[in-house]
Amino acid sequence: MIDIKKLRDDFDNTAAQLARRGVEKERLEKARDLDAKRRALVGETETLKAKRNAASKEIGKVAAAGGDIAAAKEEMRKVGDSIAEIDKELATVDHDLRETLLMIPNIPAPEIPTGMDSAANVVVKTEGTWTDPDFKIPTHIEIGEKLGIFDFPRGVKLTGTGFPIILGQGAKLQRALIQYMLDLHCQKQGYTEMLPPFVVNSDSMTGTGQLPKFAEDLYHCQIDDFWLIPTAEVPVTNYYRDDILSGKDLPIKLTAYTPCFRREAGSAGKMTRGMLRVHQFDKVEMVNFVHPDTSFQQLEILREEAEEVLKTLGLHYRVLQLCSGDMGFSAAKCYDLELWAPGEQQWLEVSSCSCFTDYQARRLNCRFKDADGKTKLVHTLNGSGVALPRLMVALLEQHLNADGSVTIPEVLRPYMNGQEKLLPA
RNA sequence: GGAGAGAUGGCAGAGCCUGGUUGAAUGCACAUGACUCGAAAUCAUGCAUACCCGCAAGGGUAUCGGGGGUUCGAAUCCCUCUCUCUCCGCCA
Repeated sequence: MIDIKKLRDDFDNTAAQLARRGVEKERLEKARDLDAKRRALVGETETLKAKRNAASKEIGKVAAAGGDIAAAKEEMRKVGDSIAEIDKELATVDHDLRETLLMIPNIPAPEIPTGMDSAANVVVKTEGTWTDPDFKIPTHIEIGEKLGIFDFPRGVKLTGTGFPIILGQGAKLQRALIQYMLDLHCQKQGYTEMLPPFVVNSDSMTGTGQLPKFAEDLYHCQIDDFWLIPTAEVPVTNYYRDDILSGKDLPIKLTAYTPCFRREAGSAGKMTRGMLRVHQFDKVEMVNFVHPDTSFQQLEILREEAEEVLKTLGLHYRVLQLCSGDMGFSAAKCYDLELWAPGEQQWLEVSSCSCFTDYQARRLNCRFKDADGKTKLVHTLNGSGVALPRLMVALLEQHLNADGSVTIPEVLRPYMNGQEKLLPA
């Protein structure tokens, strides 16, 4: 949620920045006007309440002294009725204002390129080079078939489409990747590992913004009103919901491995084959709670931390800076990391590193005590570090050998009992 | 799942029966000052959050788990929901 004061005190400038994301001015004006109306009503009702409080005190005294209080009571009853009326209107305005504010995305950082879709994204850098080998690289589906590590049909039997089964040395490789990434983040990058619940309540989903807008994309357990997490961001970020952190503890860096569950209703299309887009997948996530002064600096660090994973696995990747219109709703600035998949002949997004400034923290009500003793909103960041299925795809395709085997990156071998290659079955 | 008890400020813990001067005793913790070479101890003072008005000083409103009700007035009475604890049942 953006700061209403930005609309109150700096409307034109804020509107101009948000226009870059396609936010119509009318919506902002609506929020601004509702805010003005709200404050007017608050003034009215509070004045009346002050009057009633004073009178009630007086009535108490008069009654104790045995005086006549009938007239005063009657008058205050009328005041009470007025208060009730105003409060009712106020509740409506409050609700409308909140709804309107929740529909307004974060203000993009000034350096973000302007654009409405991915066409305006900017390639910041490309790491490594790629030269096709002298044999044809099939898709990960075929590679996986030869290695005997994927079973899509039986995934359909067990659950449905989009729930692949990973087997044998492939399952082991995935486990190795998870462990390697967690160890990298915790041992070299200062993260604390967390193993959170994979199922959360509605408050948590609302705290990170999945609800109410994206309920359709989530799996819901109706009996308990619990939700399956679409990303570890949800439990990890909500860990500090409604909390006041100590300023000297910042930055707080948490990382978690979790499965992620995404219904993504109506997402059928080009990415649906194989592992590229699935309803359940594994991911290692990084979440930072930082001092507002350092958030954009921390974003660069976070991006490097995610890159480190790809780099040490010897993978060819590129970094995109997302344009104003292609960023997630809550982000002020965002980088995507994309791996080259030579079999698919496309770049695959495996990580998204975002700085949310205070946008998410406001909704989350996550604050900290600054050095001056004041309570302020923290800034939050998160980044995938990284998502597993597409990482597997790129790894299989980039490290494929002519004989159908796949070379296991050296950093993973300690987690694979020294195994150097995935071998065809 | 069944039965019972409970939810009060950073923590502990009064108040609730008998509604008003209780934003809430007391203790601890914390901050500042005094004493001290320094510390401990002791003493003094301060110490919730959010919102609204105001340049400020300051004023106002709300908050005693959430929501609703009764009343001129609710931490206190009524209804309801949630959660926690204890015992029983089930269980990896």
